[in-house]
Amino acid sequence: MMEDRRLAVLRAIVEDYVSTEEPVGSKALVERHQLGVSPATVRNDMAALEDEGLIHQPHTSAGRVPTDKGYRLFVDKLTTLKPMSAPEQRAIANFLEGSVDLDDVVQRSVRLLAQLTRQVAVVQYPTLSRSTVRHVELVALAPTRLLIVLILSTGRVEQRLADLADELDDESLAVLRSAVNLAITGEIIAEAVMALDGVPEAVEPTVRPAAELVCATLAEAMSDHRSDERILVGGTSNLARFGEGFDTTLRPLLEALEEHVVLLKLLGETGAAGALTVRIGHEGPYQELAGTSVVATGYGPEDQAVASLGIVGPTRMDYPGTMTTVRAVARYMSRILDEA
Amino acid sequence: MMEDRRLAVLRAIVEDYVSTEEPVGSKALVERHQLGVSPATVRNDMAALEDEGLIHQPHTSAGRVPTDKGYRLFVDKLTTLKPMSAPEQRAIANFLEGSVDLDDVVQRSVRLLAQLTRQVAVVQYPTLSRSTVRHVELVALAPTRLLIVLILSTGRVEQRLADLADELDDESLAVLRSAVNLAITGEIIAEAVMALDGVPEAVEPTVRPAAELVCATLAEAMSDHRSDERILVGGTSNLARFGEGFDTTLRPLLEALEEHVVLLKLLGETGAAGALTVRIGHEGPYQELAGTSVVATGYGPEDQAVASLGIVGPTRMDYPGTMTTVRAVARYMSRILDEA
DNA sequence: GATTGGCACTCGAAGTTGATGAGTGCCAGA
DNA sequence: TCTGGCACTCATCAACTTCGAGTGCCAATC
Repeated sequence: MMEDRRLAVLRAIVEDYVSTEEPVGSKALVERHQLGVSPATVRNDMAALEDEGLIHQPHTSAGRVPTDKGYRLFVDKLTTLKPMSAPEQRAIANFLEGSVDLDDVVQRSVRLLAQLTRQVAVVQYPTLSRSTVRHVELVALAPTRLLIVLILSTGRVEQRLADLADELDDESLAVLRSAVNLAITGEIIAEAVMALDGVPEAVEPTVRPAAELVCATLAEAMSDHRSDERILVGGTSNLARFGEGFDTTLRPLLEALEEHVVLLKLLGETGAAGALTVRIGHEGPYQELAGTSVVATGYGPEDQAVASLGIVGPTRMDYPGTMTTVRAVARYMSRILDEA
Repeated sequence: MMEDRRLAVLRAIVEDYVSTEEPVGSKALVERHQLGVSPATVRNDMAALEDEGLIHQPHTSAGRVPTDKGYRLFVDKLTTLKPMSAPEQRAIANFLEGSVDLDDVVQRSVRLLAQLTRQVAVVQYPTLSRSTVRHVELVALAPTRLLIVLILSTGRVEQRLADLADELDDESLAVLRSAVNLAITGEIIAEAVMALDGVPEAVEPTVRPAAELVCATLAEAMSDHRSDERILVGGTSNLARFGEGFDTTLRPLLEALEEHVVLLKLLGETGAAGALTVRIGHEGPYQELAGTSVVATGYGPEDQAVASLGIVGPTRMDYPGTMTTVRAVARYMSRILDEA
């Protein structure tokens, strides 16, 4: 009973602080919410909440502000995700529907996410490692120069150049092409890499050197982690709403946003598709990101979570709304990838 | 004679203001530069410069600050571009040398440009319209589903899906493939689009519907202006050095950086490769970019300027240094593209 | 035992004042 | 044409004050 009210007070503090951006005092609280008790009572509750480390006062005679721990409790216990309204859902669907290729889907998603949440949006390209090989194409650009094109199920295309030691006639090229495709088309990346090993031995000795080069190049392309690191960031201008605290907050954040590696780590903590991950304030190893939270989730065809997307924003953010939006966009993206 | 000294004063004001970020007064000026005259004389010169609208004082009893017009004069008349030092040149060469594909080149260039100039760097991907077709590949993903891959001389790869009305056997596919490649391989985009018109008529009637679809898709991909709009932005964290003036300066700038269209317009004003374009302050139509300057130039294989790159920074910037760097990076990028 | 009203207290925010000094414009003399 | 001198302006900064929101605690009340 009394405990319930305390949580109600915490919730009220979080909500008020998020919307007003100012420390909230006991008086303002009872005025804005129907708590049915007097300011003095609320003060007692606040004192208790402060003892538990859930809220904090910046200085002696100011209102209270939620701590990271307070937000955590709020997110874990006090947040219910309402489904989005039908018009909103339709807006998302419409916006993503028109996409033509993978780049386009990712670009649109970032914009959408940034606009809806008014935060910085981050979308990771579908990871290589969990997709399958759709096709490999070999093109002779010159007698000893080969263009290798690797097409993946996610719509991603990787290309590599290879310089052969000897000339390769068209027929041998066709043989090699079909050998490679036979071996790995349809395979998941991890298995395709292994399947490539057998290819050189399966072709005639004359083609073998070329086959070895092609397979090595392909294997390298498939295990190349750089390609796993592709990420798109958008809505940076929403950072302007961060208020002041420029050098202390914004600069490291901008740097982190450019350091895609850090972003990937953040997104990487995501679990299965459908599960929302929320990192609040200094939770996690990145002290330069204190003061910011990350809301992320996985997405992918058939909910396989081949990649992640999410937003980065100030700790003081509208968690329920943001979480709902992130989840919704991830779902629609997964659906789009399903169709492709 | 007197005119010469005035220009020397202007140059000194620009240089001092750029390095100190503070309005510069007559006394400080004679101390830091060997002008050989007294502060009083400098004051007279300053008054004259102010009458000409080249400098400006924020408030009575403060030092002077160059106006946009002042910077313009400085850049046009008082700037000499020194070649870069050998170690710097080598650093650039080394950094760009290791690139493997087009994406990589562009990414490295942005980083390099941002680091060297400590400004926000912008690099446009090589434009479709001035590159040539290297190869077209057709892949049957399913009996009626065709993946069309368009490979351009700049290393760019465009892909499209096409759903056929009827099944297409392998042989017809091969015929179509070679017909298309015969028609447009090696052609410049603009001509390739036209050359495609004749292809459907050149093949057997049975293949014609498929040919029409493929050609239409290719033509669309080649004239798709969205692909011309690809741009990479980097070094946003350098914005932190903008000092204050947050909401008035930074927000619109961040927005502009996301509005790639605006950036493209800015870069688009670039002339031939090798010619540096400098837009200062409110020059040009973008009033939201008052307070910022753009230094850009074209680049491309054989100095054909297939695209542009440059930096965006505060009006108060080190123009000579920045211009030198931008030009150097553009040259090295052109060279890399030449080799590929 | 929980709740409430009252009251003294704290302390940041905002405004006021005055000293400081960098910088100016102008003028008379070299 | 340049220079030194002088009176004047005005932003900046520090010290000081006022103001008020908000607190903690306590005795009274339900």
